[in-house]
Amino acid sequence: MKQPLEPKPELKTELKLYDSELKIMEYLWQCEAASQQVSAKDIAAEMARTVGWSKTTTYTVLKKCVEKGAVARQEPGFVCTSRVTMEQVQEYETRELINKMYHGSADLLVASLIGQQKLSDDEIAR
Amino acid sequence: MKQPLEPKPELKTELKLYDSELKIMEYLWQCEAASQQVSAKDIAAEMARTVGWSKTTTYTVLKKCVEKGAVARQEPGFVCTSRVTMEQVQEYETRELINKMYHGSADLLVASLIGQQKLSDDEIAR
DNA sequence: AAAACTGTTCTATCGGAGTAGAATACAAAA
DNA sequence: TTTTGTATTCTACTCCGATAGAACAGTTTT
Repeated sequence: MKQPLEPKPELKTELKLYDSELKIMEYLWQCEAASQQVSAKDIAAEMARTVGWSKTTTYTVLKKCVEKGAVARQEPGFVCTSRVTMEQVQEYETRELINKMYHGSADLLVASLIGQQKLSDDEIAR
Repeated sequence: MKQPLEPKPELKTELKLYDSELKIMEYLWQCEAASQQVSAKDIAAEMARTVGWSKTTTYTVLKKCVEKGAVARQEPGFVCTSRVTMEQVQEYETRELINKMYHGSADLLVASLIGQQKLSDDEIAR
């Protein structure tokens, strides 16, 4: 059965976030972790402070995030809520790296990390 | 301004390779692993076959690789030799991912991989 | 030597990410 | 209700990676 009316855009698992979008998401996740509500205005202020963006830049990028389904916009006040978790994006990016640089093998990535001695003894121990 | 003359470009450890450049490097590494000598012409032929590039595209990208110091050009015949190893590039890209997505902590990356069950039991065992 | 072919370089187009100024809508103050 | 100020959108510009056509050079063939 097909639904006549369009529900909220379902969030894609394959969600490519650009660097600029990621900056916004990072702040958003951070606020959510602290249970703080965030509006577009707040984000614009933060981005102006931390990365020197003009407020219109923030709004432009934020709009893309909403269109992509990475952020939900709630009225009134343009309150923002993330629709993807940091973990999801981390996993996506990691998968991309593995595909691009390690022929799809996570094992090879880990082998490289070990070779690089990038892991703490603690982590290796596990 | 820069020095009047620049000796052979020293190879940078922080070497950003674009996707197009990576395609060439990948083939180059593959040939080198099989101890095969490769010329620009060979690469152009391979890129035409596998990714449909026009030969001029290959030459343009290859030129960038040489300028960046990722590839050494030997005459006669425009014979190509890699000046960065696949491992170096893998490590660079991995470091970038860790910085961008895991706040610089390789441990967090591994934790994510484990959470994702992307590792074979074999690999986890080590 | 001229013609024909192929390897190589020069120059240019296109699309997309990043960025922001101008314009507009909307709320608050007068 | 007009004015003023701020939140939001519209439109546009710039830079750069990706791609390749046209021009050029070097060799081989006639």
